[in-house]
Amino acid sequence: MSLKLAVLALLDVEPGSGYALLQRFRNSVGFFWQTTHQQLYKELHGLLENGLVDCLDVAQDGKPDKKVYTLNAAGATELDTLLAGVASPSKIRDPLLLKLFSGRRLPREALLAELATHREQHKRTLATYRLLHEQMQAMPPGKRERYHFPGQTLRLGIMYEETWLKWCEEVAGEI
Amino acid sequence: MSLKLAVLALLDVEPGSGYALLQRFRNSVGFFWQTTHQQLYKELHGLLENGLVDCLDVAQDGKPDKKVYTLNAAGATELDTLLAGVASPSKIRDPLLLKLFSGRRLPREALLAELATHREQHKRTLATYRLLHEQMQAMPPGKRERYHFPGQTLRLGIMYEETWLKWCEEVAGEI
DNA sequence: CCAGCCATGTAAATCGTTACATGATTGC
DNA sequence: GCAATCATGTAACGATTTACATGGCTGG
Repeated sequence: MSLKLAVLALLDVEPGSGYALLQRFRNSVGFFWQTTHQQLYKELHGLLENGLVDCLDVAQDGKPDKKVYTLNAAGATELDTLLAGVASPSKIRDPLLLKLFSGRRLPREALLAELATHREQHKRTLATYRLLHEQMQAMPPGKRERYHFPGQTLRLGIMYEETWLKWCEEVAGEI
Repeated sequence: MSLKLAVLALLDVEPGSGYALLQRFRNSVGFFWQTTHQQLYKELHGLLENGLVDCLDVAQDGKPDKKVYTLNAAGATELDTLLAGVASPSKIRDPLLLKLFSGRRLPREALLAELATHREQHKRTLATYRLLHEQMQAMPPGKRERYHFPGQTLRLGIMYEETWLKWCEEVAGEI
């Protein structure tokens, strides 16, 4: 149900083609809900079948044709219904911890190498989030207001990455 | 592949029936990898078919019969192979953030109520983790050593829950 | 007597990943 | 020429969730 919610939420902001939606996905809701183009196109087909979105074929020259999807009234109602439902708190689901659980079976260098890789990844992601956060801070008040709620999610992202980063460093020092 | 890794890791510690493994699952690897009894039983069938575990029927009186699974040499090799593979860093995947992204469509009280629910959940989980951590600290050094790596995963769990808790409180104050 | 623990499974549905597939245009 | 961007899809497989199913024993 969450992918549906994510797509409706994106269409609520602005109509777009599957391709365009995927770009926007990656730079917004994608930070806390991932998908692929295959899944997204399938979801859009489903939404269209259920009459929650309208679809318009748009011919372009120099580029392939595209299908622009728009949220309609039924879709907006569905979005509100989904938003009204409860979201269960997410739990950690991470293969690295699974490996660490059996860490005594692995050579220390292998573990350290993997921790280093993860540390770098989290560092990069953190840098991305911080950049976005700065850009948001730099917006004029009127525009910044529109990003109030997305901004809260970004803040969690920053705290989340900081936590992982700190942990990677601490564990590397302890094993 | 991760469920397989989790089950092999548990069997590496100690043999057990599907039912017993599920109990242990919930109190160890279940903190960072969730499963259901259906999935676990299916996985055990698969491991047996592939000759990675041995199975012994054990009749009990007053209780249903059970099947005790033991990791064999092939299983241990497979475990090491899986451990040697890379684990990709996990990303956030949380429906609450998805809802918050479209927070402007929801009444403030609904959001606050949901945040409060999540705060309580994270508080409870944190308390559980801290209790386990204390129990580990109280162990005699010889025993505590055996929990060195699982203890590192527990520490992430504590940091993770603290982060969410802090975020829930901050966001509740800002919306 | 009812709830909960012990112990195992089948089946269906949904969701998610990976592989395969096409084809024009733009910039280096 | 080659890679990247734009734009859309099918198919197979694997993972996960939810529902259905059984049945004895124990404690309040």
